[in-house]
Amino acid sequence: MQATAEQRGKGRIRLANEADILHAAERVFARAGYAGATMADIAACAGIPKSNLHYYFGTKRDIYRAVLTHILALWLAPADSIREDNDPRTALAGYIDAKMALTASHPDASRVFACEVLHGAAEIGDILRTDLRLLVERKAAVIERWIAEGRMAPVDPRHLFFTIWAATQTYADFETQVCAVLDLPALESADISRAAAHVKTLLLRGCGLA
Amino acid sequence: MQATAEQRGKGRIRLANEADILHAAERVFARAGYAGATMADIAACAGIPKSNLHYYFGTKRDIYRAVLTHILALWLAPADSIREDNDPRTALAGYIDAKMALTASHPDASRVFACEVLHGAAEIGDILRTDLRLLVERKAAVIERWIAEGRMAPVDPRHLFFTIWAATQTYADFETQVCAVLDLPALESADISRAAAHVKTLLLRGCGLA
DNA sequence: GTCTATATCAGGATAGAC
DNA sequence: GTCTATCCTGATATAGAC
Repeated sequence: MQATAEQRGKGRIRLANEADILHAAERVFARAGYAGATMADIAACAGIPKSNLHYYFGTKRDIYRAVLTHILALWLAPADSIREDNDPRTALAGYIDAKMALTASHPDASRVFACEVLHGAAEIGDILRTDLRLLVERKAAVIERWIAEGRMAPVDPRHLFFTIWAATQTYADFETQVCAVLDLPALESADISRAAAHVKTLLLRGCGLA
Repeated sequence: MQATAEQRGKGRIRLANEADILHAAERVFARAGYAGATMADIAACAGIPKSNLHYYFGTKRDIYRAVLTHILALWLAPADSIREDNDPRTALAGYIDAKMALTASHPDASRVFACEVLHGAAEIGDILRTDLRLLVERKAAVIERWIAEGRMAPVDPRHLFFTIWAATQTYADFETQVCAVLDLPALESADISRAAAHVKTLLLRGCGLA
C-alpha cells in the first residue's frame, strides 16, 4: 500500500523508459559532451525511438539537466566521513576511498560532471556556489580545528579538497591518458586499488598523517 | 636575408591570419569543446569572415589538430627540471611551479587538452602512447633512482605524475568550481600563487621532501 | 498514453567572384 | 592569392497518428 511513483501519476512504462534514457544519456554525454551528443545517439543507446526522447523529457537540455541532477546527488554524499568525532587519518582516508570508489563505479558520471565544469558550469554553477560551497565550508572548519589541535599538519583545507578531487577523479576523467602512460588497454579494479593506495599514501603523508 | 616563412611560401597576410585563427580557435574550443565550437564563433572571435577559415585551414578538424599540436609542444616541455643531477626537492618543486605557471598563463590550452583527453583523445591518443609515455618512463626512472638512494619516500613515480598533473591543471580546468568554493569571481595571480604553494607543500611533504 | 512522420534551422563545406 | 555567396547535410523539435 506504499505510495509508489506509479500512483503519483507515472506509469510503469514511463518510469522504465525514463531510467533507460537517463542511463543512456550519461554514457553518450560522457563520450561526446553536451554539444557532441545527439538525440539519435541517446535513443539508439537506450533502445528507444528518437522522437520519444522529446515525449519523455521535452528537450535535449532537459535530459542533460536530469543527468546532472542525478550526478550531483552522488557527488556530494561521500564527505560524510569528515566529522569532528572521527580521527583525521580515518576520516581523510575514508573520504579518499569513497571518492575513488565513486570514480571507479561511475566513471561516466565523473566525465559528464567534469565536462560541465570545464565549460563553465552554466547549468550547475548555482549549485556549486551554494550547496557545494556550504559543504566545503563546513568540512573545512572541521579540518581547521584538527590543525589547530595539532592533530595534522597545517594545510589549506579548501585547497586540500581541490587536490583530493583532482587526484581521484583523474582516474575517470583522464583514464585515456593514464592508460596511455601505463600501457594498459583499460583500468581494471586492481589498477584502481593501486591508484587509491598511492593517493592515500601521498596525500595523508602530505597532511602529516603518515 | 634570413629564410623567413614568407620566403618558404607563406605570405604575411596568411601568417597573420593563421595565427589569429589558431588563437581564436583555442578560446572557442576551450569554452565549448570540439563539437560545441562553430566555425562562425571562431571566425567572429578572430575577426575574419567565416568561409576564410576553410581557405586557410581546410576543415574544422584541421584547425582543431593545429591547436592541439601547439598545445602538446607546450605541455611536454616543463619536465626538463626532473634530471638526475638536480636534487629531488628542487626538481619536483620546479616541475610543479612550471606546471602551475603554464596552467595560469594558458588556461584555455589546458582546457582544450583536458576536453580532448576526457573524450578519449581520438586525435592525440597516438602521441600520448608514444611521446608522453616515453617522457614519463624516462623521468620515472630518475625518480626511482632517487627513491632507491633513500633521497625521497617511496612513491609510485607514474602515479606521482598523474597527481601532479591533476592537482595543478585543476586550477585551469575546474576554475569555475574553485571560484565557486572560494567565493571568487575569477582566479587572480595571487590566488594561483597560493595554490602553487599549497600543492608544493602537500606533495613535497607527501614525497618525504618536507 | 505512446509512438512516428515531418518541419525547420543551423552549421560545415564548396564553387566561384574579385 | 584572398574573400564571398551558396549549397546541403544532419540535428532538434513539433504536429499529428495510433
